[in-house]
Amino acid sequence: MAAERLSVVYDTLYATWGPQHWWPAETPFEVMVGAVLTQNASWSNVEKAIVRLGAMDVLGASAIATMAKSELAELLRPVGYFNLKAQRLQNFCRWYLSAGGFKALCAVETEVLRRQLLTVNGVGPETADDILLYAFERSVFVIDTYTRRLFSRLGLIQGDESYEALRALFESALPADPVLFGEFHALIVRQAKNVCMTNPACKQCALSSRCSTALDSI
DNA sequence: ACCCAGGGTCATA
DNA sequence: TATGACCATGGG
Repeated sequence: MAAERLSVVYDTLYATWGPQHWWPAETPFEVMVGAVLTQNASWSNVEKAIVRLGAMDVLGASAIATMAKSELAELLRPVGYFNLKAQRLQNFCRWYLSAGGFKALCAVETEVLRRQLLTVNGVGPETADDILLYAFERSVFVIDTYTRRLFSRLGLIQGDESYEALRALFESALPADPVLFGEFHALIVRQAKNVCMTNPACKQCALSSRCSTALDSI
């Protein structure tokens, strides 16, 4: 994919939607919690769960790691998959604490940190990259279903490439800048919320109302 | 009463 | 390595 085309997509999305101020969280640790909880779930439900954790004063790695899994699951109920995510969140928090916490992890080189994140059961490539990009401000490009859908609809990718192949593709076509990558991913999500989800072949929907003219020329 | 949501793991072939 | 089942609440 030509770097120039990618920049045009970015410029168009940015001109349409403006800065998105992602990730919606108060602290890096909240970014990590949200990244695990948002797996195949709507963000509005994730927010509810995070509010519940805060209200019970357990929005911290040690509290989450040591509390009863059943108790955590109850607080996570709004996100769906709450039993599964209680286990995954505890897996993550135990790894996070054993690794020495945020400051220690900030000193770890990006690819090493990525491999370490992926050893946690429940942290896959997208969750790891959300954490790397938005909590640790590393320049990794997040690939999600929206990214695949938008760029395949635009004819810039096939859509069924491996996660790593797409990540390499985007990262090599753009300057390594965590601010740019973070804004780009947020804009892709913002654009996705405006289009038809039910018909993958619908080009008109893919381009959406406000973006259609500009993106259509790509 | 559907459909989908800012995925990931595990069992099976 | 490539599919499919499974996890589960809430909003459109």
